[in-house]
Amino acid sequence: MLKLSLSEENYLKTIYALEEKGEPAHNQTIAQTLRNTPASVSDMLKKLTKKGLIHYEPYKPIRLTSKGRQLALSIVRKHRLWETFLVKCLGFTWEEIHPVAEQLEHIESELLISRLDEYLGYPKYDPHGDPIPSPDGKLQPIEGFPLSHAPIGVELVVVAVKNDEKDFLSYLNKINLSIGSSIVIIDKIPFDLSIEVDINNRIINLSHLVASQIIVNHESNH
Amino acid sequence: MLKLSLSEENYLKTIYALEEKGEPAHNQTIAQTLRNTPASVSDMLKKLTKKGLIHYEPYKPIRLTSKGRQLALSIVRKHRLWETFLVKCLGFTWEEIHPVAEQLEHIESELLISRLDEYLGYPKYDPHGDPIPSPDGKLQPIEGFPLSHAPIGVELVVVAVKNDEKDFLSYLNKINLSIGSSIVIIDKIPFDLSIEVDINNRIINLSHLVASQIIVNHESNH
DNA sequence: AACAAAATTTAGACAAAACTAAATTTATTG
DNA sequence: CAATAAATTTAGTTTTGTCTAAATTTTGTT
Repeated sequence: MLKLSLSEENYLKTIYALEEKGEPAHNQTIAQTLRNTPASVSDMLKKLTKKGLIHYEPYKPIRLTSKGRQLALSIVRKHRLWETFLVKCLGFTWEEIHPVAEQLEHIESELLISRLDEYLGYPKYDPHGDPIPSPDGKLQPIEGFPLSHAPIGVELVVVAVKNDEKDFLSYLNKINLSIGSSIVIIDKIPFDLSIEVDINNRIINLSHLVASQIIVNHESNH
Repeated sequence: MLKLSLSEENYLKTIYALEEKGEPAHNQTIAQTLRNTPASVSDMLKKLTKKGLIHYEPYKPIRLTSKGRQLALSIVRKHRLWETFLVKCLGFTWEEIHPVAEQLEHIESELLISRLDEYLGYPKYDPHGDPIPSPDGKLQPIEGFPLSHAPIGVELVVVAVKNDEKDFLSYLNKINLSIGSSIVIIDKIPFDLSIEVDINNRIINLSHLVASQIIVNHESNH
């Protein structure tokens, strides 16, 4: 299988991540994510096009080819397995895993990843609740909806968080919320769309911004 | 602490490894080990000298400065901890670990390494029996001597192997010899310096070359 | 539809790490 | 102690991935 450079892998991953978020991938968007200049991105897009990894017509959103998506998914798989390892085995917290997983995802060894997967017990979801692609690139989509859209008075379980910024994650830590936590919405404040919730018998107020990034499900569907 | 490029790390590691083996580190030796040309090595040696990591006068052996040695030891520490992880946790065999550990040793995260060390139970030796440097660069030297120099008829234990070539290690696998194996020398053949040994109640003949790379100790010293 | 604003590309440079080929320095040895 | 062999360096390229500044293309607005 095609061997990619570290940079090429990071570009593919970025394009995949934008695609996953539903944001169209443009030169500029990629440049911002990778903290590169648009000129550099332009060069790399040409290269990835020539290698058959993306479809690219200037000013239109960039799309991965199936080959490109396959490679992107294998990087995502490695990233999420390593994140799981860091949390489950080495006791890393949510905020600590990203910079390390970002490095580990580029290690090249089929054997390593299949053994790691086995060692971790073939996890389906990573510590953020994101699905871990299978070796052939299949994803088990998250079943759930944003806490901001959940009904009042129903027992809910946190299944994922849709943001991995450090500040967001340490806030969740602070309020003692993690994957698997039970939540009940006590009240909704129409003025700012914030919600009052019960987490571990503590009542707190969550802004709409926060609530919209927490994905929950009915406990029963578990 | 000084941040090194992947190449710089590999050069330091190579110089350290030669030093450890007692072979003087010359331009050529390094070039061979890293499969680079002497011209490339020459450039890099200049760079490492300027960074204060090596002492270098052309045509004389290259020596690490204490700063250089410290950095080399931290890479060796990472390499050997990862090797231990691959074998103890992921069930890798001797021959499989090298290419992967070679990549993992460059991951940069103090936290990762200290957690990994803890997770593995603070091992003193890696799967080849080589000592794992402590965080401050101390080594617990191997206690033992080459099997080629051991006496006849005494119960011995394999404590290390001084060669990590694939062919050597798979030969050891084949004859069912690993760290911790018991060995008794039955006879020595003066003609070719080979020895007849008992490993797990099987008698086989080991060449001098092989016997000289297997480090053993008296079981009692354990 | 024209034109300003925004997005993208092109052109030209640079740094890192490698290379080849030629020049130079050191070592060896007859 | 020359002269040859071996080791090392220098000079000049190459590749990869980045950059800045300038040019160009597209988009959106009036």
